Amino acid sequence: MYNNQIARITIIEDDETIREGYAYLIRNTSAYEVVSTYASFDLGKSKLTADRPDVILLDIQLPGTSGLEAVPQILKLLPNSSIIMLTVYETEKMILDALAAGASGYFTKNTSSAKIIVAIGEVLDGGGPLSPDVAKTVIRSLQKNQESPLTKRETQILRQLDTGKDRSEIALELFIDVETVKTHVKNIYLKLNVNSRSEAIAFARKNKLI
Amino acid sequence: MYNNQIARITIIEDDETIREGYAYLIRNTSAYEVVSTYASFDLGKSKLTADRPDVILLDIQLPGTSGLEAVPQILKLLPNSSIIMLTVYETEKMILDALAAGASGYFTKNTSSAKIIVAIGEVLDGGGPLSPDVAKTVIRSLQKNQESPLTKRETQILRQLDTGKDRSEIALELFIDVETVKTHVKNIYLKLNVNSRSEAIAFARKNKLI
DNA sequence: GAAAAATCCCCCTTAACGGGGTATTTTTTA
DNA sequence: TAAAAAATACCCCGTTAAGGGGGATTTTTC
Repeated sequence: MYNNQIARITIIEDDETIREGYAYLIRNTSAYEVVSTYASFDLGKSKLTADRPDVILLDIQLPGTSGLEAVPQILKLLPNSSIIMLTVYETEKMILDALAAGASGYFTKNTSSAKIIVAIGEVLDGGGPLSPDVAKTVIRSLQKNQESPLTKRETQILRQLDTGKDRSEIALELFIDVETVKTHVKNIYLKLNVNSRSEAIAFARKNKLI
Repeated sequence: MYNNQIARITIIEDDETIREGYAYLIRNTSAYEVVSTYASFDLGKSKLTADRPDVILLDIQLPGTSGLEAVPQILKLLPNSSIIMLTVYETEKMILDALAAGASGYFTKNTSSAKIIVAIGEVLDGGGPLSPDVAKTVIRSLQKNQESPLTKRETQILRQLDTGKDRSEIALELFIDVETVKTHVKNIYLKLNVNSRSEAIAFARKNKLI
């Protein structure tokens, strides 16, 4: 794993007990070493480049710059490092935002120590560890509504509307007449109880019809 | 876990060796029992309701109805069951499609037996297990491009364009003048080298600017 | 203090949008 | 196999948003 080198870990977490807990845990693992711990991103910022961590355990709710805001900044400083978010929050938005920002993994703090150690190994191996509950949230965010009121064709057309295409573009794409597209769109509006593209798209996304 | 009941597992996999391998593996785990195994969805379809599996291990590449097409059908028959996809394919599209269709977990076939057993436990506990490589793919699909050519405001406006809103709606949303929106949109088009909303949206999605 | 970003204004033409109504052919399903 | 649902296509209409052109000012940021 990872070139036989001992992997360098940095921990950024404001709660001292938790921070030292993780540090202790990792120090007891021969494959990893803790190169630094910080109580906030702002405190560690200028030293991170010198620390050269391979993996950063990052808390989301930090004083000053939040963990979420820190992610892109860290990646700019250390493009080859991986970030694992560790937090008590597990709202869908928080999780998706963290991953969108560039975090490699996401664990809730109730995750057992052993799993954190495994997770560090997984990111070093190029994987993207997610705790089962987090993964569940991510998966749910991807899942489509099974009970759409729309027909297959209508769903297809709605998807095209969602890409910003106009009627004629959709017609070309689906090998049908522009008028047919128009009829479908009208029926979509009727079924979704809306009367514009933007409303239809907003409704469709909210209800995961597309 | 799961009410102290022995969890009922069904395996749908066309390769007999693999199928029996999993069956053997699970039969050796006291918490689970294999209630049925099928070489294809079409063969098992009519019996699934009687089998009442809690978890279905489902291969993607099946003869006849594919595993992907089978997911929504299975969920219709057994709304309380969970599906774990097991496959050699790990393309982003395949994974996202399977999860979108309603699968609870996704593992590549190189996953160790022990992890499959753990994964079954996780779905029974309401989690969504993903193997690290699959999770990585999912995470990557969520990640945004860190080097967008657009400014913050432009990105914000592009996101609004993506929802199908028109200029005046965006203006209202962002508390700025319609004309300002127009200017931003013009600059976005210039930077992305496009000249319509649909092109801008398509480009932005492809390059994960939004 | 210079550069970049964000704000706002006017003119113009084209064509896309959405609402109205009607009708035929496939496909599905009961 | 008959009825229902889905997919296809056409016409008329008025409104208005889109995109291209050009110019200008004020904030932010570095």
